[in-house]
Amino acid sequence: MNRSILSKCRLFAGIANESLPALLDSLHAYERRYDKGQPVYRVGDTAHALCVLLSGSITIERDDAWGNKTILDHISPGVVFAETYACVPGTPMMVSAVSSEPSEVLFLPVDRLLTAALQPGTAHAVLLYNLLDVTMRKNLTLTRKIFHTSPRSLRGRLLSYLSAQAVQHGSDTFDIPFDRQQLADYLSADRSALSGELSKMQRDGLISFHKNHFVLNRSAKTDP
Amino acid sequence: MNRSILSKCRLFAGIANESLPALLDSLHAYERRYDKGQPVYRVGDTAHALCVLLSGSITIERDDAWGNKTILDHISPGVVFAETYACVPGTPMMVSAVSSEPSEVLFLPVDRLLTAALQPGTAHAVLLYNLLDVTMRKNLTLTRKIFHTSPRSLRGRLLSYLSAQAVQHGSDTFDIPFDRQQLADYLSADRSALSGELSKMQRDGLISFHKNHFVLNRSAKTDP
DNA sequence: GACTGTACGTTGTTATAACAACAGAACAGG
DNA sequence: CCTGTTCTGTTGTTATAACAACGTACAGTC
Repeated sequence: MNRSILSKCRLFAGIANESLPALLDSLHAYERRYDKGQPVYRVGDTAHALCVLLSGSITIERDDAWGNKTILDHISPGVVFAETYACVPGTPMMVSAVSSEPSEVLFLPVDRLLTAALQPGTAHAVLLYNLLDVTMRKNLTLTRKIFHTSPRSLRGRLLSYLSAQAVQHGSDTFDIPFDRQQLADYLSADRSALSGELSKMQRDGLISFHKNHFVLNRSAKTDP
Repeated sequence: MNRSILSKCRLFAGIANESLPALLDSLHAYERRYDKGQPVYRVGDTAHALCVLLSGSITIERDDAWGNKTILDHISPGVVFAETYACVPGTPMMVSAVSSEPSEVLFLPVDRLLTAALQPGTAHAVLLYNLLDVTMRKNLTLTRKIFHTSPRSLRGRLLSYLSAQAVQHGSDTFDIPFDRQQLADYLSADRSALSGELSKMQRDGLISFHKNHFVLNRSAKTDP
């Protein structure tokens, strides 16, 4: 499989490419492939390994008893996920990780990682340090998601989300990683209502879009 | 000041009480007092130290330009906060930490902590390990907060929050740490609407409450 | 080219939350 | 005791999102 993405992964920052295979070996890392729609983890599972997405795309989500889905996060290649549950042992997962296209996932069992980590100068120690970094950044991602869902109006949520996307892409023109249904789930909204609000915002001149491609008009007044 | 709470703080788990003062000293830890309503950190600040609440009570919150407040978390004594911003240097804070009653806060500058941490067998190393633990649990707290705000109905949000409180207290009778306005801010809702919905739930026999004291009736049917 | 499934937008109706304004209770300070 | 303040619940109105149902566009398959 293609592990080239790992050199760009924060988790392995500061670790020489040459020493990676041996490190992964010592941690008993392994890989798996997933088809579209197949879950990597399910609600209620206990995770024994943290995961790095090698290729494809994954959503972190939860379905409640009434068929409502909430998407918490979107995982793209090189991003770590399930680290919280793997490192707080015994905590049943509150979310599922579902492949939204064919994906390859690298599993890093945490038992060896955590026991071996506190030896200085070793790659394991660097790894623990990086894990802390990744976890804190994940924390920021969750905080951002909270902000996107906290405005009471649908338009407010969309503006919050789209503005953040623009910042992230460094441009007012960008593609989003969600389709309409996923975006609605991410923002805790109804798909058709969201679709309608997007159209209204386009009529109001705030944005223009086609499918996943969006353009923001910062000049326009944001309050309806 | 009263540092006795520190022995029960996860951040200092595994560190002998006797060695605490020397450790705090080596980290250049310091303390401050805050009055009710006074901010410990403000949106936009860059944090240089992570914080442990010694006494009092703090809310993690954000106010938007239209006067809406969102509460992300409630900090009680012994709990660590601002760790994400302190450890991801240069990240401006997206939230404020505001004292909701007179409080005492212990500051731990992170520069020494992070550089000194990777020496094995030292208290610093244990501290880093504990910090990872705390951060991941914070992560779970944020995830829980997302779940409490993701139901589309106000009743759904309240049931989600109150159920979690019952689990946390291990009883269907408990006090919550928020007043009405704070609870509304936590759940991204309007105070009076929330007040009304609580009354309706009481009429429906789902719950009974007085001020901050709540009793859940699990026998009752939850769908209105 | 017809058939199927999926994704997206539109419309009209209904349910629900936001909003605004007010009233009573509890409490603190003078 | 009185007064101002804070917290809470109530009511009525309005705005808004959910919901359901439908039409279209597009891609893949046979």
